[in-house]
Amino acid sequence: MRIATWNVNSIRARVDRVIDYLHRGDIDVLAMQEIKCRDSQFPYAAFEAAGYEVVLHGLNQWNGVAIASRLGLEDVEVTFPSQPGFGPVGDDGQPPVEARAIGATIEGVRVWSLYVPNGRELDNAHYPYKLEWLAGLARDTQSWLAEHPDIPLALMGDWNVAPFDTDVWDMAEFVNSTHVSQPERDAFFALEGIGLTDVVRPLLPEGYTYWDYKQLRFPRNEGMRIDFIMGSPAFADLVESAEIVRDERKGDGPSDHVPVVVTLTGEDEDRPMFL
DNA sequence: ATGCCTGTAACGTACAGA
Repeated sequence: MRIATWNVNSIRARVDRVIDYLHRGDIDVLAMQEIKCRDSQFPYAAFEAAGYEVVLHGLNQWNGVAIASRLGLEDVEVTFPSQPGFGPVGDDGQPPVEARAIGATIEGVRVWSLYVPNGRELDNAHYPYKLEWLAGLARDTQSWLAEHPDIPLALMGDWNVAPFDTDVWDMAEFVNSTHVSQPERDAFFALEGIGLTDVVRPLLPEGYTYWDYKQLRFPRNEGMRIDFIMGSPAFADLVESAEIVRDERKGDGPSDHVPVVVTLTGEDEDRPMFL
């Protein structure tokens, strides 16, 4: 099974490129972020024609997450229980919960597509929101793992955190900026504290996953590594290889992020999955 | 060339992104 995560930066603007990549990349499951549309606006037909079923959570032009699969989708869950909201309180007296998390099970593998809040600036209200969001995710994931220790779990998406200094092209550009602050890194590493690991980094120590559209960032290779696949021990055991598809940043109309892919051991192996 | 930002809502310009 080949599973990928990709911040597509609008699925309506990118559907042809995404479908084309699903074929070329032989992708079975794709977790998308920033689809930037509501359910009624999603290009379901193109995915269906390509053989993929899609589940999504999209409320408006902001954020939005989806999972496409050609191996079925079960137990779909929108938002995680502790996911905090953001913004002016609504009729229920609570800030609205944004479209940033969707989970589903594919052939016994539990997958989440996550779009972690950006944080904006260190003194912006979006920054503590980001930290609370990650803390809630860690809390809920710890509870889930305690109940389902044998089900392979992958939390995949745009984490909007550069865990190491080498994950940005120049730390001098990030003085007093989000994405590299210690509280953000601590919140990210808390996922490792509950047993998850970045299943791509050991296989691919080098490589960015995002380059800003501005200032020739891609031609200069001034990027960031912020898209990760965090796997439980049972998931990590299945990972055979990984790819960061840098070529998807080239050509006409690319997303500013590229796909991150892992190949899991399949039925052709001499041992059955999940043993 | 991988090239000086892009997408959405709404039709001029604001907001968001990292």
